[in-house]
Amino acid sequence: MVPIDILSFTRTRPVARTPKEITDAELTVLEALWERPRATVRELAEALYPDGGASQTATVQKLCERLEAKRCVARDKRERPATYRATIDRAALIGRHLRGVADRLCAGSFTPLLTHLVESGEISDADLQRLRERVANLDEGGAPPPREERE
Amino acid sequence: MVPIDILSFTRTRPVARTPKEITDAELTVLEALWERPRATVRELAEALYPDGGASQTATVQKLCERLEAKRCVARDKRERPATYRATIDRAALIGRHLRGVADRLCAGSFTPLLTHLVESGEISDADLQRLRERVANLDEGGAPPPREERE
DNA sequence: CGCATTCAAGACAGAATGTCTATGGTCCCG
DNA sequence: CGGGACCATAGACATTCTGTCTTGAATGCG
Repeated sequence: MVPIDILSFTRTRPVARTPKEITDAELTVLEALWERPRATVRELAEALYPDGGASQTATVQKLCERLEAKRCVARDKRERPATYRATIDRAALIGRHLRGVADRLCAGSFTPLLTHLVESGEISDADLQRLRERVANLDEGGAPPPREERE
Repeated sequence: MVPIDILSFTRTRPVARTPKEITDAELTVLEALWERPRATVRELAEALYPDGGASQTATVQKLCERLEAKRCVARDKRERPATYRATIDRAALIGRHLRGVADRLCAGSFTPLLTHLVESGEISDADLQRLRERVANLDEGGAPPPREERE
């Protein structure tokens, strides 16, 4: 609640609520959008709630609104009915989450995440092989590719 | 994802609330615990709320309880006052979050995360070098190191 | 115009979060 | 032994978040 002491104005509390990532229901909608270039709310609702009615459609509408606020989808109002399309793909969403973890736990650095993954023992030999090639390529390239979107 | 079932069970909603990771306030407490082998609630409260009083202490107490429920800390009741110690270190917590992201977005696979990190352009040359060595070692070893805790 | 569809706004219940109060237990010291 | 200091447990509380739904206005069409 952050009570504010008028005189001493301390503000030393752990209080910190971070913005909030994408929620489960939102992700479901987003995934449906990833499967098509664009879609109307109705189409999405029919896909997600096979035998849903008007209220389910409204639910999807609301989720789309919230996704738009989070810049995960864009709406084309010129179409009738309006269509939505994803503005972030799975890889970028992964990146967003990864950044969240890094910011929260590693002072923003990706390196500890990388270390953990490599040592997790959950990367297959084939993937390790690919990784090795990729790392090798990056090495000679020198300048890494530019960063993607990011908000 | 959840909805879409052929036999039209009632359960068709995106509804899916995942358990919930550690929260911000909890993380603050946990980080304070990481800085010492163990600590009493009072010590933690004094560290986190430099000029807090009894209610702040109670807040920390509650956060410790919730952390204990999430198996992030353990309490030694024999000590008077009881002491808490972290049962998960930063690396393990990172792992837990990483697993969460993988489960949510990559059907549980770590590989896409790894790919993203390597291609993010945010890994320093030095770290890349280390990575390359580590990858090389893992390769010849064959059997990966044992997995860490994981509940 | 009448109607169906679409959209916007908000209501709502239940859970999560950070915080606090109240109450009762323990222990020490005079 | 009694009082007080400290500690612990329970629960209350205000907010916010989440998934859902209702309502009523806007829009387009035959």
